[in-house]
This record gives sequence, C-alpha cells and structure tokens, in this order.
Amino acid sequence: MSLFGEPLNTGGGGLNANVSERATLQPSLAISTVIFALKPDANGKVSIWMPLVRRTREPFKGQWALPGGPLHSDESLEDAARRNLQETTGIEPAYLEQLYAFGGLQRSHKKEIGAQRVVSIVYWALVKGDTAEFEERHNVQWQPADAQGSSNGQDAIQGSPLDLAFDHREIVDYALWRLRNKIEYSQVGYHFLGELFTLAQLREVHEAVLNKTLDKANFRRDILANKDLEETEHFLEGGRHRPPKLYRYTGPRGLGSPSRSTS
Amino acid sequence: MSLFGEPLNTGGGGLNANVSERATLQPSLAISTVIFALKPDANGKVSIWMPLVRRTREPFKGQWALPGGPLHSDESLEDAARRNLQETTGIEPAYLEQLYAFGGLQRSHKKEIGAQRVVSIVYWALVKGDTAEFEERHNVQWQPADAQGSSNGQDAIQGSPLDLAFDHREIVDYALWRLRNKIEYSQVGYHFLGELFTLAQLREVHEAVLNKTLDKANFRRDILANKDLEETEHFLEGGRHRPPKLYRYTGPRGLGSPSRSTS
DNA sequence: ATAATAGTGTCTCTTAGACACTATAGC
DNA sequence: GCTATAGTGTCTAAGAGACACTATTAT
Repeated sequence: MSLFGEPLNTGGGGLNANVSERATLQPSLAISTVIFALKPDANGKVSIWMPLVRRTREPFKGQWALPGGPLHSDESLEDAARRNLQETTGIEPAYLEQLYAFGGLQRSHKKEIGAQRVVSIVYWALVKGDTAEFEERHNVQWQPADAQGSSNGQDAIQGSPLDLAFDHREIVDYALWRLRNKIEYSQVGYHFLGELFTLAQLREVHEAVLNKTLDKANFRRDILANKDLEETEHFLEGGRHRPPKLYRYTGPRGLGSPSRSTS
Repeated sequence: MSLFGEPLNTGGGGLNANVSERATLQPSLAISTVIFALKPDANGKVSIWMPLVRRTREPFKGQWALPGGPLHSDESLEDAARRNLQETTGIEPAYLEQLYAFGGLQRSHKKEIGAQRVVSIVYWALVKGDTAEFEERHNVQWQPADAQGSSNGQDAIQGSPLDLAFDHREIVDYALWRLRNKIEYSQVGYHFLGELFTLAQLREVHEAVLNKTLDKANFRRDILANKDLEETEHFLEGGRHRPPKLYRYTGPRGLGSPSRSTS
C-alpha cells in the first residue's frame, strides 16, 4: 500500500456510490455511554446503578443496552456522549471520560450476514445522586451495574450481574474496573456528591464504589493529604452526634481526563 | 489545548465531492499507530525513537506524521494498527495497545472548508530494538520521540521536540506518558528486549524510558519480586567482568491489554 | 448521663531508596 | 594483582493499616 494519497471514503449510509470495493466499506461509528450513579438499594445499602435502555427490536430485542447513538458531524466525541446522557436521562454529567473504542469483528449480530459493522467509542460518566432522578419509562430504567448491586426484584438476581445486549456487559465491567481503579488514586469520587459534603459522605462514596469498608481515620488522613479539599465554616447539623464539618472540592472540575479534554 | 488536524495521510481534501449534506456526513474513521523503539543516539545514549512518514501533500506538506490509514471492513481495530506497522516498517509489534480515540471538531484542517472530519483511533506499539531496523526511505524515517531524545542532526534540535503534522505531537506526548506510566507498574519493558536478557539490559530499558538512572540493587529486588521472570542456566559472557545471568520473560505476551484483547 | 458519630494520636509492619559490601569474569 | 560489573545485605525514612483515644452534639 502506498501511504499517501489514498482517499478515505465516508462510509456509512449509502453515500459514495462510486466506491464499490468491499475492502473500502467503512464501518459505521457510534457513541455509547456508561452512566454511573450511587443509589441505595432495597436494603438501604448504597451501590452503583446505571440507566439502561431496553431494545425494541432485534437483535437482542427486549434486553437492556447502553444508551448510545450516532456521532453527528458537528459535535465532538465528548459532546455526543453528553448528548446521550441528556437524551436518555436529562442529567448533566459531573464527570465524563472516554473509556475505549470497541470495534471487534464479532460485535455485530452474527446471524445477520452483511449487517453493517459498528465501531463504538464508549464514554463513562458519573452523575450526582441527588440529580440522578429522572422519569423512568418502560424502556429507560436504572439497573444495578454489577453483581454486588442488589436485586431490583425483577431483572437482576442477587449475586449475578444483569445480562446485557451485545458486548455491553463486558463494556460495563471494564468501566467499573476503571472507576474502581481511578477512585483510589484520583479525585473522581467527589463527583458523586454535591458542592458541600462531609468526609463521612465521601467515605460512603468510596465504600460503595469499592464495596468494602474503609478505616475512618486513615481515610481522613489520606483524603486531606491531597490539597483539593477545602474546609468550610459550615457543619451538617441534625444528627444525634457531634456535627461534622462540611468540605468543598476545589480541584479540577473534571469533564474529560486532564490531558485529553478536547479531543 | 486545541487539537488540529487529522492523524492520517488521507490526502487532505478535495475528495468526496459527492457528499454535500453537512449534518448527515459521517466523520470518517482511521487508525494511526505510535511505534516506539529504543535506539542509541549519536552520543551512544539509548532513547526512544519512532518511525514517521513525511507528508507529500497539503496540509502539513513536508512535515512528519504518524503512520496510519483507513480501517478495512474485514479487520479489527488492532489488526489495522498491526497493518500500519507492517506496511510502514515491516516490523512485528512486541506489544500493541489502544491509546485513545481522537475526534475533536478542529482536527481537520481549518483552511479547507468542507474538508472531511476524521476520527482517529490511535494505537501505540513497542518493537524490539534488534528487529527495529528497516530500510529507511526518504519518506519513512526514525525520529526521536521526545525532547530528551538527542538530535538526529537534521530535524530535531537537542532539547526541543520535533514538530509534527496535525495534532500528532500531542498524541505522541500522550503515548509517551502512557508508556512511562505503564513501565512503572506493569511489564511492558520486557517487550523492548529479545527472549534472553540480563537484568542490566532490562534496567537500561527502564532508564531509557524514564530518562533517569535507577539503583541497581533496588531494581533487581523490585523486578524479581514480580513472578514473571525466569532464570536461565545461561550467562552473557565476553565482558571484562563477572558474566551476568540471562533471564527469560514468562508473563503474558501482551498484544492488547489483557481485558480488551478482542474488542 | 448516654448514644452516636466526629475527629486525633500513635504503634507497627511493610516498603522504597540509599549505599556498602562481596563475587567473579577478563585482562 | 586490577578493573569492571554482577549480585547481596542492611540501614533508614516514609507510608499504610489497625486501633485506641478524646470531642461534641442531641436526647
């Protein structure tokens, strides 16, 4: 192949009728988004949930899938992911980052010979718990993100993860892995919370994400060692105990990872 | 940060005259690959180099760019990246991993109104130093990957990185960041070496990548703490000193990251 | 006072880094 | 023997985790 001067065609829907060679057929491009929120389950334990859409047609008709859609020509990849969120739930993301581009040959439904192959660029987002309410419809509902999430009494059995359409279970598991990894060395945890929060609330976020209890004293020490927390003069009152101090996050308002923000 | 340009040698423009509707125009999809090898520079110091291709047309005519090309409909994203490598250098990658999908609106060349927007999925690869020789042509040559790399006497001035076409400098910097990050907590370093190597050679790899000297004893302790190295009965003889034992890497032969290999 | 959680202090065990030491080849 | 690098031993300082302790509110 010559490295130069090879025309790209635009692929997709029937344009470029002048391009006939099979090898130049371009896979279509879509954006999907894994959206995480923390919500208490039936037992009151906080765990990770995500909004999913139910497929209304084959393949995988009736199964849950990630929100997604095509990339418009006048929006960035990140904008398309944000639009996914907006259109599915009406929620603004508190954090948004690219996850991975999936483009294996076996992603499309095997039975459909000649079905167009889809390359998906997947983002993951965090939304704040208190804004994470939207009108659930029959085809758009919160579901537990993993097996640790308790049953919603219908689709997911306690201890086994909800089965998803396409390769979306694998994608969600990878997004969970990234979230759990990232919360240990970065500041993503703040984005589940509002402007003011107590260290106990932040700890609860970390415990829910990591699914394990954390030592109160060590957590406090580690968190305060980072310089992106600011004490306020306010306290959360009303509990039957000493009122905890409220803190404010002052670090980068991370939409997109720092080094990749506009790409 | 602004991202300009397409990462590919797509020919730059004037094609696809039959496509007129802006809003329905699907961005085209391309694969580019950042290929790293370790090579001694003029001073004999080992540093990171990469093969680049020189653009033969506008935009950025004459400047160096990453190897890349369109995704064929019958190959996975990773296969396309491997094909980039093969076609540019004839080299087989020892390690290959997806880096990021770049799709900002400003990536296409601004002067060309209506030029097609390109979304690039970029991979990064490591190749072994001793196989990293290929016939350099006028338009395909090894270049220092960063400012630490010494001058090749022509294109890069000592201490300042080579200027690349489009947003490729930013992409390369991000790939370098990933490599340096990853070599500290994973096993990517082995992939620069052949089957048998001494710990001193492995340390030299790490030192070249991280651009700092490492303590011999501590490096040995840290490396041997990981269980993916195996002693052999062989020694490297011929030096004016005690012959070092040769080791063999027995960990995962990483093409693609473990959790993403087939997607 | 009691219950409950906020917040502090401190001990220990592990680990990262510095660095001194011994080993063994070629000359 | 000397030189050069291989390879080992060990001291120290910093950090992670466990956990006991004090502080302050509502009742």
